[in-house]
Amino acid sequence: MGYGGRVTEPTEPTGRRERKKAQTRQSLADAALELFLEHGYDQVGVKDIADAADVSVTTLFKHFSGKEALVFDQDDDLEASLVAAVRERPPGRSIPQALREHLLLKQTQLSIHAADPRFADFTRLVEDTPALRDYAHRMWTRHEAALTRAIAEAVGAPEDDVSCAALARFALEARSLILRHAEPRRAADEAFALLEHGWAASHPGN
Amino acid sequence: MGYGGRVTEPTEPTGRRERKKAQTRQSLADAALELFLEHGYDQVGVKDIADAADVSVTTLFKHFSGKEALVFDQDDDLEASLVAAVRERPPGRSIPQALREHLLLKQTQLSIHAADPRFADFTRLVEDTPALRDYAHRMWTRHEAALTRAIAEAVGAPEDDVSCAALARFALEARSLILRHAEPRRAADEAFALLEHGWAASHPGN
DNA sequence: TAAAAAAGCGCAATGACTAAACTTTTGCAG
DNA sequence: CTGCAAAAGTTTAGTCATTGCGCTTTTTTA
Repeated sequence: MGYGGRVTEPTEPTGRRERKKAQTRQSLADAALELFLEHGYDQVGVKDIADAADVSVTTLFKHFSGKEALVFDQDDDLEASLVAAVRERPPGRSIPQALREHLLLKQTQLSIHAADPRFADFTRLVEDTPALRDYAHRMWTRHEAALTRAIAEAVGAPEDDVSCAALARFALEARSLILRHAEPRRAADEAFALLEHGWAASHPGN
Repeated sequence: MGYGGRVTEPTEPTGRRERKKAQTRQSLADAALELFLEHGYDQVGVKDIADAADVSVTTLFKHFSGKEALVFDQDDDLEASLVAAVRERPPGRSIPQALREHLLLKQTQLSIHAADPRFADFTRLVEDTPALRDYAHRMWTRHEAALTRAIAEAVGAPEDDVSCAALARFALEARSLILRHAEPRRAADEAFALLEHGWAASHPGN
């Protein structure tokens, strides 16, 4: 997220203070993205961004934890939705299937804006910049432990069961595999077919 | 690998010049490891290491690409051995099986020195330091593309086949999953069982 | 309306890393 | 052996992200 198009409407800030704060934050994110797209991530200094947003560098770091974070709106309930996808999956749907659906859904949410020409540029920026690619990847894999627990709970396995951990890890890794492919849906089907069959062998009925 | 104990004997340098160069490199690596183990990675600056090895900071960076690299001897033929594990697997052994063996072998090579008390410290240092953990992880996953090609070639699939890419990615990711487990062999069996069955479903006989 | 709380600011510092220009070693051709 | 070029090392000065500190300005709230 962070290419300008909103997917989820946040609750509007209440006071003037919070409004201004959000505005400053937005100015920074906007300035950053514009500069990154025009000159490339590495050619733009944090000073340039602060100047463009007309704030000090110190202020920039009060709003964002680092240079890479300027590009991504933080998705706080990503973990919750991931866990929910497993826990509240419809009866008869396997866990890998549920995870595949969830990934594609997130993917589709983004693809809504596929028409927006800036979306392609944004994606390319992230995928072509190691620092940003790694950061995005970490945002996902950060939730591996939570997903592992959710899966283990769902099948009644011990919390540290290796096959549950493996499924969680692999499913999360599948994201970037899918992302770089021209036909995401087909890529997701193939990657998750592997997990689907492997999982079914040891956990029939889940 | 960098904790002092040698696993593979490199070809000895020929001239005095190369010997001295290698010596400087070794002094740096030794100093770094010792300081890191004693004070922690983040509490030690590159300046401290350079001083301890009695060279300048610039020299340090002529020998190592970055602070993290000081801890790892570069394993250049890691990629070749990975590809070979797939290509030259004994008949009747599936690709996931071959990869599991190869991972365990590498693991075992290291565990030879399990008696060395410094080995445990070394491992803990790497696993407890985000920068080092990520670096080690990247050293593995760097070879994903090569492994994908090797697998695709082995089964006669197109070079960019998604299921081959998925197997490659997952197998490489399995390493860190296994590494953090108390019983590596069992963890490897469980993680690769998933891949084994999933792979067999779409590529019978490989 | 008087603080308390929060947003910003400038400045100085740290720590990893690089570029440039210079000195010392080392290897080797004559 | 001599002398010269390449390689290793040094110093110095710089960039860039990121943090801490102390100060000013706003906004909130008691």
